[in-house]
Amino acid sequence: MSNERRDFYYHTPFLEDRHLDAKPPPSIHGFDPSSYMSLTECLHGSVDYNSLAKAFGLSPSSSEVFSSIDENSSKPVEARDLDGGNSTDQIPATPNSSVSFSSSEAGGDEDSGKTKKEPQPENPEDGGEYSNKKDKAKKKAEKRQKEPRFAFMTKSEVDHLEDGYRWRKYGQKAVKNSPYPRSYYRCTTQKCTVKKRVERSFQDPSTVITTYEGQHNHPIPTTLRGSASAMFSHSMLAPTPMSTGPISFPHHQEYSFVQFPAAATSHQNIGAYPQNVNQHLHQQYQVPDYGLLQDIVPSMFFRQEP
DNA sequence: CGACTTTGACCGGCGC
DNA sequence: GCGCCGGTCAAAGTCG
Repeated sequence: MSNERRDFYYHTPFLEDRHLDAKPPPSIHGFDPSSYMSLTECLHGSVDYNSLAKAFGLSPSSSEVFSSIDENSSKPVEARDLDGGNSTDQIPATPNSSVSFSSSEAGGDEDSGKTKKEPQPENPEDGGEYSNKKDKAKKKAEKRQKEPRFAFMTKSEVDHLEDGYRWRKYGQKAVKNSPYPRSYYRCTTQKCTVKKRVERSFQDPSTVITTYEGQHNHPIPTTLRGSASAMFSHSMLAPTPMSTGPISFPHHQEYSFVQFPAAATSHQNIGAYPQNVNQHLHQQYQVPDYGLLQDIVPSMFFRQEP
């Protein structure tokens, strides 16, 4: 039980032929502003995942949420665990009309291959073996630590989407049953242990699966001057020359963005949830014009004309 | 020269 | 025990 793991998988449905004035997808219709919260909160564990699902108009136990996952990625996060093993393979997939969440709180099987070969020949007289064991135990304990995980799918030509944070790639692996590799990134900020994995669905090569793990313990760094929200406002309000902001997007997509509540982007509330999770979510959703929501989200709906 | 990417090797977990 | 696999390390390479 300590390894309880809950993965939310955001499978953002794809716009393809949707338009701003088109009716939102059914799940969006179910969007309940009262359950609106930032993904930051989610990653901080202050929001239960059912609520998160609800916020996206999904029944928390809805198989729809996950059905598309297996359909669209070779091996997405273990979304099936969300509903206590609710089977996912029996549900007809509707990959274009569902939002799939995936988020995990337990690193149990994560970080499997670690405890690297540390040559560390130093201090052999300082209880080398002992400290080694100690080290292992320590790392084992660390391994058990819950790491919030958040994954989503994005339709994009670029694998590594800008999210305001700075990442260093530390690995790349071929994905089994997929021609596309999986890339591993780590937040470059010191003492920040947030990682992210990026892979492309081989079943839908236009889909990028991004998995965030951990929580940022720092503001959005450097290059992004000013507050994150300000940055987003600017870059989103003036999307046209792609170079105007630190965030660049592929040109071929339609976008509609929502700026999450200020709390979500204030420096007092910094989570792993990357700023552009919003973007991802909404660059594929046409978010309806909810009056209530607008109260919460003053500036929303940005669209880049093709 | 520092920051970042690439890439082969390594390690631990897991299934057989 | 063995092999496969996912994840990570770290040296070498690249870039600005």
